[in-house]
Order: sequence, then C-alpha cells, then structure tokens
Amino acid sequence: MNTTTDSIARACTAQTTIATPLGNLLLARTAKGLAGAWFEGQKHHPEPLTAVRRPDDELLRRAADQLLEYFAAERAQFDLPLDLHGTEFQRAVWQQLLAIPPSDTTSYGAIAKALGSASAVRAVGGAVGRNPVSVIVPCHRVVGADHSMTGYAGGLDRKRALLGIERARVMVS
Amino acid sequence: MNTTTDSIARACTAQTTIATPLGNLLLARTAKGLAGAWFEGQKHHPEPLTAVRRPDDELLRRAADQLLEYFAAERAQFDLPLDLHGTEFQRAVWQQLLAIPPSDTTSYGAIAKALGSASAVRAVGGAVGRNPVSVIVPCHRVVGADHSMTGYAGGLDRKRALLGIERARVMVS
DNA sequence: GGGCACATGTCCGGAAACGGCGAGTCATCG
DNA sequence: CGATGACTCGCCGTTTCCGGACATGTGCCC
Repeated sequence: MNTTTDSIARACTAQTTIATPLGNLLLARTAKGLAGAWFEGQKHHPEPLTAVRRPDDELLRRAADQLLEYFAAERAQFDLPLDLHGTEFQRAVWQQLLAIPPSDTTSYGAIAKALGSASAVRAVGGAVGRNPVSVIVPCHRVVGADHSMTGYAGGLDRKRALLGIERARVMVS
Repeated sequence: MNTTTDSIARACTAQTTIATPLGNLLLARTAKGLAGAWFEGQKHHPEPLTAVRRPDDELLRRAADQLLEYFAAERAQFDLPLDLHGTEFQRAVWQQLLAIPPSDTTSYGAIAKALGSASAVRAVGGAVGRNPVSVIVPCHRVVGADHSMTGYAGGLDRKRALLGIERARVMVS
C-alpha cells in the first residue's frame, strides 16, 4: 500500500488479530516491541503480513489484554514497549502524541509549534495520519484548532468513539 | 465578548472600580483620557482588563469624584478628557449624545437626522448601545420617538434611575 | 530531483443575520 | 369616531458565518 507501512510490515516477526468494539485490530511486533496496530480496512493498512501468527506471544498477549481493558473503560494508559518505524520527523510527531494525557486533546498547530516549526502544520497532519500503532499512540486526540473533528485513518466514527470512551472514563473517576 | 469592546480594553493603561447606587462601575483610562465606564454585568462588558488597578490615578480619581457627585444629584455636567474608541459612525453618534443637555431626552431618529442619514435609525440604536462610557456619555437620554423607554445596556431599571436623578436635580434648581 | 497530495491554519471578501427604531396598517374597544 | 395596541416592513452599520485562496513541510512516486 505504502512503502513505510510495508517496511514496518516486513520487520515484524509475529502478528495476531483481536476483536474490539470498533472492529478487528491487527497487532504486530518486532524483536524490540509493538510495531503496529491497525483497524481492519483503515487507511495505510499494510498488505497481508508474512509474519507468523502467534496469539500466544507474550507481548502480543499483553497488548491485547491492555487494549480490551481500555475499551472496557478500565484503563487509560498503556504500558508496553513500542518500536515505531518512520522518518525522523514522523517519530518526533508520534512522540508528541504519546505526551497528550488521556481524555485531553490538542491541535495539529500546537504539535507543530512544540516541534519548533510552527508552520509545518500540514506535515504534522500527514505524520499523524500515518501513525502505525492506533489507539495506543493516541493520534485520535488531535483535532482542529477550532476543536473540529478533522480526520482519522480509521474513520471519524472510530475517532469519536475513542474520545467518548476516554471521556466516559473521566466521568467515572 | 465583542471585538471593539475588547480592543478598547487592550488600549487601557489603568483601571479601578467604584461603588454607586446602581451597582459597581468599572472605570478605565488610556493615555489620552477616560475610555470606559461599565456597570457590572452590563451588556458589552469587556473581558477582565489587563490594565493595572490604580485607584489613585489622577484622572480616574477625578472621574470617580464627579460620578459620585452626579449620583448625589449635586452635579449635572462632567468635565473630563475622553478617549472614545469606535468606528467613525459610532464616534459621530457618541458626539451627538454629548450634546444632549442633562435632564433632556432625544430620540434615535433625531440623532440619525442630525447625522444627515435620517433613515439610519437602527444603526444609531446599535451605536448608542455600544457606548463605552456609561453615564458620562449620556446614552440613557435617548428614548423612543414616542417617548417610550426602549433599551439600555445596563438594564432599563438603571436607565429609569439615571433619568430620575437628573429630573430630581432640575426640580431643586 | 521535481511534482504532487495532504487528517491544517490563517486571512480576506462577500452574504446574511441582527438590533436599544420608526412609520404605516389594521383590528379592537371605549 | 378617536385612541390604542399588535403587527409588518424598510432601513443601515456591525457582526458573524461561510467558502475559497493562500502558505507551507513532508513523504511518495516517478
């Protein structure tokens, strides 16, 4: 589909698929950590992986557990080793994403400014959209400067749903 | 709250608040003169000002003194430098207001006619309503063509009260 | 290396809505 | 009849809203 996405795919050593309230999620790992989490049919979804299916892989199982807890609104933060493949700029953007607290949101412009190049807004948009690890790297917490729902590789419905889950969790606590 | 109101607010260099029989009044000045006098909670009240609080500022103190005399029905005219910020049309309207003698009233239509555009009645209404310096620029002296009490940013009660004070003073003299 | 597509943000211009009105019409009521 | 009140409509500066044109950094494809 896409060179970087596919190069991630090639680096993966094990994969599995789990069912979530928002559809199936394909998880993939490398030797170093979790490298991919794609919703079925989302944008930038990799071609079928060559990695072996290993639902019992320890890391994949932990990721699956934490994700299901998250979807049950019983967890807000993830605790997993990640192995994010991408250009330097993309990795910088994804790091910024990891810094957004749960149930909070920020804007593309704010991230650009934090990276020192305030005018690189569209570039940030591109990088956010290519986040390889959905949900766990919270690209869904980025909205337009006017708080409008702008886009999501997995579809806006899923973005709304994710933000809803996080807000719901805050209400409880 | 309002773009023009806030741009006035930004231009102010000092502020203070005084208590009057009709509620607290926020006074603000620029380098050139008195620029604002808003009743607490009135329409078009600016956001909290950034200007420093300086009750001892000479102009603010004079304004406060004259206002208290006015509310005590011991003064009818004000003698203060004003710095009215607004569009050309608004300033023209406010100038007309300053020409209305105390305890007298006029109508929106009359002001429009005086400005040369007799049909700009509603526009005059809008401008009168955005008068930044309550009481001193006597927007309360404008009533409907049929002498009906039409509106006041600070509430009709205050408008009635102000006109009452002025009439009372006339009875005495 | 050049061209192109973007999960943006900002600015600008035009269109439409909104009033602290007033004059005119019409129905209603003494 | 005359007076009064509810209603409509034109008026015009201001504000708000919306849509389109930019600027602009990366990554992808050729």
